[in-house]
Amino acid sequence: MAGKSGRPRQPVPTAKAASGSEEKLGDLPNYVGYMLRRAQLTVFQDFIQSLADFDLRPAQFSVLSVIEASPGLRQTEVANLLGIQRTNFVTLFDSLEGRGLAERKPSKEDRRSHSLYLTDAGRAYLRDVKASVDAHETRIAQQVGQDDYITLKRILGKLLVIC
Amino acid sequence: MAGKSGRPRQPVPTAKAASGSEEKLGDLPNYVGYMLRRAQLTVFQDFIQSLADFDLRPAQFSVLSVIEASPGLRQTEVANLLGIQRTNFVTLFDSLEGRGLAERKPSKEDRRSHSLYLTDAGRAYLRDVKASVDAHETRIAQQVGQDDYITLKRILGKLLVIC
DNA sequence: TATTGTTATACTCTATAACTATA
DNA sequence: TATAGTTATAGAGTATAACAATA
Repeated sequence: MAGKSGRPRQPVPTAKAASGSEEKLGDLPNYVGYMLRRAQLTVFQDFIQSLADFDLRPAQFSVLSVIEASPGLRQTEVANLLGIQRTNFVTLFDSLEGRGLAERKPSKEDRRSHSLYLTDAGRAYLRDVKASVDAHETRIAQQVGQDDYITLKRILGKLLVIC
Repeated sequence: MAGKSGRPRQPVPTAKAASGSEEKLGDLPNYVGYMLRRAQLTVFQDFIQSLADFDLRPAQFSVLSVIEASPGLRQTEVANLLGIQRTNFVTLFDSLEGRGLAERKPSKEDRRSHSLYLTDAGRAYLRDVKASVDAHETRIAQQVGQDDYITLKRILGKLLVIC
């Protein structure tokens, strides 16, 4: 598993990119963390390009998706679901509310908290966005192949349980 | 692939975390980008905790690993290999050089460029670091199982080819 | 002219402390 | 006393422009 001893290893040419630069990286590509980071950056880059017309960042998309699926959740609840600190969530949601895509409504039960909803405009906007996101997703599925696409998501799900 | 219509779905309990929060996320967990991001954050968190005694960030570790495997590379070459802009690489490497772990040496062939090397202290330091990193890596392999650990790295390698 | 390393700078993301209004 | 939302702020990470030295 990524090598044990301190002696110099001959980097085994794994089934990886043939960009011609792997030999210089040493055993870095054998670490899951490194590969996860590089893969995530690549996928996010494609995601952002796919949504260039919409000017929507991945985090913003995730917020819209959650409050579409679960309207009425409190602000901190949405933040926690997405692993965003509630303090940083404020300006993030401000940007969506400022664009008229989502809105805060006072909660009836607890007057401290805000319930979050999509606006009608936000719902229509998200419908268009999702068409592009699904195209992006299809591109990735084709990149790795349908079987590995399913397998990848299954294994990634196992990794979240750590935290 | 990730749901098509706008109607509320009953999120199928996939083979994922049973944190009791999945139903509220909608179809977000069906997007590879979202899962990659969450998994990467989880793994990096464990990585950083594993290296708390060493005070070494993932990016710093990757730099040390590369110049251990390929001593003498020029600064911009290392930056490019890791997907770091050469302008941001300067301070990153300054921190390692300031700690006496690595050093710049003038290149004989091109007097504009610096060749990068580990110091003796850096080599010893990296040996200790790698023991902790390998323990971290083993923890992840056990988390997902040995077969899926291999499979995961294979599929992630396919994703890098996009860029 | 082009490239290497560098500085300055700005913008995003993330993390912590403290405040307010409610509970 | 504790919690939800908020503000202020500081630190990373990342991006672009411009410069000196060298090719």
